[in-house]
Amino acid sequence: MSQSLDRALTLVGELATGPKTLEELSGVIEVHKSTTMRLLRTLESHRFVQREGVHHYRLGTALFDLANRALEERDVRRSAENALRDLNARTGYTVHLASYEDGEVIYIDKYDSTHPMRMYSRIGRRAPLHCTAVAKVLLSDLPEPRRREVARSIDYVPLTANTITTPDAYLAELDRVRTAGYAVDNAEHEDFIHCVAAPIRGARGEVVAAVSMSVPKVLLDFDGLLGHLPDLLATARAASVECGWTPRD
Amino acid sequence: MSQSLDRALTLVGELATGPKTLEELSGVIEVHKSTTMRLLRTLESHRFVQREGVHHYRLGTALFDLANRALEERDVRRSAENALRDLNARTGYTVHLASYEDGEVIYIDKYDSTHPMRMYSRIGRRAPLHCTAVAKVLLSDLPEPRRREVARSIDYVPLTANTITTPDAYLAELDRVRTAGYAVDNAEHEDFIHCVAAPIRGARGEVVAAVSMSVPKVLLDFDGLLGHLPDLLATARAASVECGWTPRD
DNA sequence: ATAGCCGTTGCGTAATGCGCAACGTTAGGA
DNA sequence: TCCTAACGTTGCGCATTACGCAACGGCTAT
Repeated sequence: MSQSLDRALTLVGELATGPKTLEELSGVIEVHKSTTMRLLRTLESHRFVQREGVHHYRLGTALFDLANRALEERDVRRSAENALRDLNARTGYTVHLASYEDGEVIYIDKYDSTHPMRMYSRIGRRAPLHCTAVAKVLLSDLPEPRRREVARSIDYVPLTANTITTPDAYLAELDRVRTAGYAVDNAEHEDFIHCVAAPIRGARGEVVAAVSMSVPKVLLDFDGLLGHLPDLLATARAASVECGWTPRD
Repeated sequence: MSQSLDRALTLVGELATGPKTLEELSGVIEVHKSTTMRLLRTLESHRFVQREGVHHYRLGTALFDLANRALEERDVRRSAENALRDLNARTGYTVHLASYEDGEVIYIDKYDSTHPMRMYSRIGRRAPLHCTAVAKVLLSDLPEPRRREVARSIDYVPLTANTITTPDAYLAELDRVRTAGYAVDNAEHEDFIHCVAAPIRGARGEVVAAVSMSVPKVLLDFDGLLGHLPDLLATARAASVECGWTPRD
């Protein structure tokens, strides 16, 4: 492992929380400010960070560039785009696209609610595994042993009264999701929001991504949310077709 | 400058063009593969890159996360600052930055004319909707029904001989602005001043602010003002890039 | 005018990251 | 089934590289 690189990447991560001064950053990686400056200079030359005023550094524009190019590489996103936008336009609710990579569930696309009340989320963010509908959908497709393994390794932080808090309950939930063909998050992540999610499948029937709809409870009760299931499933189906999946009757 | 960091960032840039193997990457930075591997390992531990299969590396999910967080951090004012200051320095004319918030057009930044004759304005001031170039730019991006609504609600106080005084004329003007990509105020607000304005766009192409240049007629006739259009558009473009907008084609 | 706070620079040192070469591991063909 | 080749991986010893130090410089505020 490269020490200076490690430090530099830590700096970048730190700058994601907002602009910082040279000395603040030195404190974070615990080195002399001259060392920090050398790292920042190199980062700056690659446009990973840029100066803001005289005393502050912030993230640079190379990141937008890289992130966009990386996102285009993942073609689920492009393939699902139309179906997701339509769903968002029809219902007006927040629509998310997530995928499972390297043991993590990541939001790779998002269509904001047109209602005044929005939920906070962000592309690139990691979704907690035990209390989101998208994670349930994505994990339910893993082979049995791997599922057990993951279920055991989760830190079941209880976020609401409904949060699942044991591996056994979680595994049972995954089984339910697998057979039902969709997952819910009944206010398990945040008290005032519930979600439904469905799998998007690829050419070999494997789950390549999950699409979810998130709705504030004040706008729609749980039954109302489930009422949108046919629409969600149709959306997931359309997106799956775009990903090379062929429906078998 | 840090050598290893420099190499690592070069690797990241290279990976933006698509997944690569260890040896391909070694070729790019011209070092031994063991060296490349150490760098990749560190990048991987920060989720900047991830493995794809056994033989390939690609960009990791941290980049999405960082890029989106960076975008949230950025406010238009800071992002546009450099481009606007440059424009002001080059031309010597008054440059304004305005945004549309809560049904009002507000000046959020200003670079004063270096010429002895200045126009009066102030950051935080509301711009009249029917007779300023910035308002035309900002309103032209609203969805059709909303535009009609706003156009109807305006009080068309005639301030000069050129002031637009009817909703229909105003809506037609917005259409012109929308297709032209810039707006003018040909002495519609004050008899002795005319302006040009252009949109600053965000990551999704939406108009997040407007930049304008205001010039006393005694210093420059209308054709002379339009002669500055390329410069203004380039400024708006540069500011847009800082706001996360990516030029297409 | 002065003090204090940051960022900046040059330098000598040793820790760090480098290349090398030997070792695994996987895949494909005889 | 075994052999070979191609690629990733590991340990090691050397010197390049990045580190901390301390002095300098610019800015601001009092």
